[in-house]
Amino acid sequence: MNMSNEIANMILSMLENDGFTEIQRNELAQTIGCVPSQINYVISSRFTPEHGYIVESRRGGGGYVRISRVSYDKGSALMHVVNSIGLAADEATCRAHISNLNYQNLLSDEVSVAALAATSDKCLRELSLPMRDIIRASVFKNILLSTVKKGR
Amino acid sequence: MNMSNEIANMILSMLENDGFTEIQRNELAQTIGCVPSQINYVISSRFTPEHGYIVESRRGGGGYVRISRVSYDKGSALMHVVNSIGLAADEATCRAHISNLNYQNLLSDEVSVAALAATSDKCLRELSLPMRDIIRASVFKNILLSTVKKGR
DNA sequence: ATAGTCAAGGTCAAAGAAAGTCAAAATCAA
DNA sequence: TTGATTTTGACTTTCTTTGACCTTGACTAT
Repeated sequence: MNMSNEIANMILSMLENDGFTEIQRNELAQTIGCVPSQINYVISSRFTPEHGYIVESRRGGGGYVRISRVSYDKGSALMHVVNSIGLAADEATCRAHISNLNYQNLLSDEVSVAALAATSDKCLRELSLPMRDIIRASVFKNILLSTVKKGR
Repeated sequence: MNMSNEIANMILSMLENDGFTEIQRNELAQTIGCVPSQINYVISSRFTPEHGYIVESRRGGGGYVRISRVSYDKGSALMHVVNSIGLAADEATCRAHISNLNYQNLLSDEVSVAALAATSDKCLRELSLPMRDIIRASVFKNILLSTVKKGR
């Protein structure tokens, strides 16, 4: 087994718990016994967006490299919600879905707030009842789908 | 966590109540255990107008540094758009507003994509024409208003 | 009023701490 | 053998920490 694979396995095992890990590049390199830039090599060859990972980093004092796994889970979880909604949804149902998705980090705070506004009764009060819940479901599903469309 | 982040968090927690705080630079530096000028570094790297803050200060005896979270510019620009929309809006109008606000960094990419989805004809096709543009305007305005935070 | 003193906060640049880049060298696999 | 992958390390870029020196404002003694 070559060193790059060992590094990859180590990162994979760090991700096991919650699909998220934060490493210190130089520290990891030293405990593994490789040169720091090899960490970059492993990340850029095995932890790309195409592989379903998001990598963020920061230089300087207190720098870090964060790796998180997402896309499949995010896409399928959101699709599951979309499919479960059906043709109509009331305000409480949407609110419950949104806060749940936000809690699971599948919807950002910003988009969650926007989604809450867009699916509120206040927003749709011009519509009377059968139609109101139909439009609300459509708006909600379209917002959710819009967040899945792009990787990274 | 590096020291600058700790300082930033401390300031953030001071701002929590009403989006406003007044500190004594040297005092804060001493309680945190850093050199006074690091407070300036933190402020100039994390509490800029781009980040939504206004900083005022005064030297000499009884000097101070005031930091306030601001939403006036952003909020008023968004309010201007909200007011200009009126009671109804077609898809093209919403698209133009969204791309303009996004260009001016008043709407994030994520929220812009969500807003485009929520105001699309595809999303509202169940409604026939007078009502479709009325609801679209309401949805759009409510999304914009949801992004305006209150401060100070 | 004026000058002096002290108590703030401001500036800036050097030093330090991470991470990133790139390409040459080494190794591996077909 | 030869093309792809891996390994290395010199060099770069970004962010943080520190400290010497500067400016401003309030108060005081003349």
